[in-house]
Amino acid sequence: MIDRREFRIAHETMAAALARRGPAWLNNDSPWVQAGLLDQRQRALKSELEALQAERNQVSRLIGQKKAAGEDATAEMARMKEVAARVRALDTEAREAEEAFSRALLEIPNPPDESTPDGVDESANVERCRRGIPRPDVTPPHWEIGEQMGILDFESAARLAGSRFSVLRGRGARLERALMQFMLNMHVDQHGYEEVWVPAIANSKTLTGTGQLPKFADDLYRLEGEDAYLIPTAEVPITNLYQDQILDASQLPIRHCGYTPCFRREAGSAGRDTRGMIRQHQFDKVELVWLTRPEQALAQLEQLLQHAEAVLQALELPYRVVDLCAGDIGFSACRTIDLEVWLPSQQCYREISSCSSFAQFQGRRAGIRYRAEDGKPRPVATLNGSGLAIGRTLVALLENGWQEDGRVRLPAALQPLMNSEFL
RNA sequence: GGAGAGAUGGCUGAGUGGCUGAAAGCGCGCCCCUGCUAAGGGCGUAUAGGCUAAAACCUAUCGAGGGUUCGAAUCCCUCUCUCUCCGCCA
Repeated sequence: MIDRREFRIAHETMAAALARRGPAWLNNDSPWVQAGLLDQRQRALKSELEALQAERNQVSRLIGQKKAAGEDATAEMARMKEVAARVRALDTEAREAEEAFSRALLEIPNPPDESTPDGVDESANVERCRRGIPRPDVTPPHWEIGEQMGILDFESAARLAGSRFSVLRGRGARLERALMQFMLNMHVDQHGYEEVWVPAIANSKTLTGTGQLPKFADDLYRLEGEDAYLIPTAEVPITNLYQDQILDASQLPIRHCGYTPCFRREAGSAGRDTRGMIRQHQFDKVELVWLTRPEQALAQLEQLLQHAEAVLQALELPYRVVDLCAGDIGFSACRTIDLEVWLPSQQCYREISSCSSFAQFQGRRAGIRYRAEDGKPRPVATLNGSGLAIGRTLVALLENGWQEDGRVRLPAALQPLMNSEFL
């Protein structure tokens, strides 16, 4: 959520930043323009209401004093009865105006950071660098490799749950588990994160805190009859661990890693990546989350990125680093850097981690604040990134480790956990 | 699922209709005293919004929502959550 005060005071600056996401964000029917109108109305009504309340409070106190002194106060009481009625009516109106304004504010995305490259779609993303050397040949797709080995079973998954689910068997199931273990160990032992284990279900307030609601309800699985959703990413519960808290500045940065399953309806992506386990309704992910001071957020995003890269490096997977442009970053982010892993069957790089700074956008929405040196609470900045998406990592390992003899060679780092040189 | 108890500021915890945004304590900040340490004293210290150059000031907030009243932390209703006991259960 953008800052209300800044919305008024730095209106033009913010509008210019927002426009970099695409001109539609400033249309007449956009939340941006609507919020401007609703703010004026909301403030006018509130001022009127507050003046009336001030009068009521003052006279009510007087009535109390008169009664205590044994004096007659019936005239004041009669007058206040009218005022009370007007207060009630105005209060309803002002409250509705305030709620309308708040709703509009919640639909305005985070203005991109200055450092985010210009551009309206992914074609304008900036490749920063490539690491590792992609194998020169084209391999079979992972689903063929996996089905041949008997470790991937999409037929059973479809019967159990539908399309876009997977069943792992034997060594495949073990690899999924080994990856989870490997990634978490690395972030805890080498990168100093505190591991957390959190619910995979969250309520609407929590999902609003990190920005999935109200705008992206269609992407979420909702539990029938309850205010509860399956989480689309561990970012949601982990960030909200501190919802509505005022942290001490000395606690920052707070850095957590955690594994959760993730659930996405993939409502808008029918027909894309329909085969295999690239795009699933349920997938596993290890997530990295930081809560930090706003002025340090961007520098620390680079550290977080390195922690995610370290996993790819340890797994000997070729990848590239891509700086997303203003039109391609997510709703809540102001800066995003993706890691894309080489998939030799598709001869291209595919996203395997997305590392973002949200500046104070989520901190403000979720009520996560810290007490700054001046003693005033300020929203914390939040960062998060995948470290990594486990299913896609498994895919990359299958394809990059595949050999002509049908076996899949495992990177040295995984061999102890898998108790074998090959899958 | 049934019965009971509870929810107050960063924390503990008073407070059953009128200067209570809230006693007291802890914590924290500044100052004083004490030639170390310990102890002691004074003052300050919630959040959000509005209006301000900044204050002053005004408004709201005692789990959430609604009601009674001139006036609600305090009375009534609904809901949520926590705890205890019972039931069920990995």
